[in-house]
Amino acid sequence: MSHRFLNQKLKEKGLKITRQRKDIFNLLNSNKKKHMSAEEIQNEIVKKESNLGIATIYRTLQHFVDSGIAIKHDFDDGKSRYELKVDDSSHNHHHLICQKCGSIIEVNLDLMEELENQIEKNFDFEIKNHTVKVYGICKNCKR
Amino acid sequence: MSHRFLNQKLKEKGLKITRQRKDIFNLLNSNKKKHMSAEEIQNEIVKKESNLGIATIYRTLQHFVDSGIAIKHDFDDGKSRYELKVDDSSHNHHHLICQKCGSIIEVNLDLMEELENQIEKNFDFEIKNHTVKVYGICKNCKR
DNA sequence: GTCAATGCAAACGCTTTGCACCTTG
DNA sequence: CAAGGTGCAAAGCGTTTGCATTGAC
Repeated sequence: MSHRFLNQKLKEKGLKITRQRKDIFNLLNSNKKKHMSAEEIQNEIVKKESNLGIATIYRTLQHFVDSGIAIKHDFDDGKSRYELKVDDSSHNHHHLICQKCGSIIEVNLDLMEELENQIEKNFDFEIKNHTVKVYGICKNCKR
Repeated sequence: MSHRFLNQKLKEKGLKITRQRKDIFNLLNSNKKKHMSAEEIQNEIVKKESNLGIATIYRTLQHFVDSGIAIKHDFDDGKSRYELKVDDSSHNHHHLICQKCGSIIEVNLDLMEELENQIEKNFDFEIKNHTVKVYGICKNCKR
């Protein structure tokens, strides 16, 4: 995903393109599988690039979520985690959360069509998005 | 669900049966569809029963979750919400979250078997539980 | 040059913890 | 009566906000 994408999305919303926003975007872009917290983002950027206030990070991430650039996740560890949205479909991947080691495994199956159809039909509910979290014990921890 | 159930679950974990724990259980039991926050629980019990410290509520709810009596939910409004677990199956109901009015609609469909089978097979992951949140616009708000 | 964005520190809100006192079994 | 539970207040911690300064367009 190029920074052309970022520029376009920001312009659509009338937002300015700043060094800080590019840094955050680039970091998320090179850590696609990591679900980074605001604090982790700050640590990485301060280490590798330059200073970056935590308030700016929260404000930027909120903009990214509003603009459909990023997704905010809650994995029950007390802090929000963010990742870039890979495409514009409403079908996000799912996450397996290991209750022993805490690792997050991505699942690219969807298999939610039947459930979504039933929901739209039975509840007259217009689905925009969904999140699926599956808790259990991962391969490694089972041994 | 009777308080016999509560007593049994508490004893299994070596926990004492106190007025506060009974009050919280009874309140959740008579508000099965409400997903109450700690603060709401406190308000209701202080109004109807007697004094109850917020720290006791958090400690009790944690015990309830650990004992399989209750489920902790996060509906992205900044506070955790709790409801009694209806049975011992790992198949909880799903929740529809209206992005306009914030209302929570319960869905008693499951339809996750196919996805769970694929996950257990492809990822060698032992599933204990899952949560599904579907975001969108509810019937009323669509008008 | 104008208006939004940033950084800092303070404020916020939910949740947890320390500790003296109280209650259950 | 011993061990765990409670209530209060303080502390914790992630997140948000106010405000003066800086930077994008």
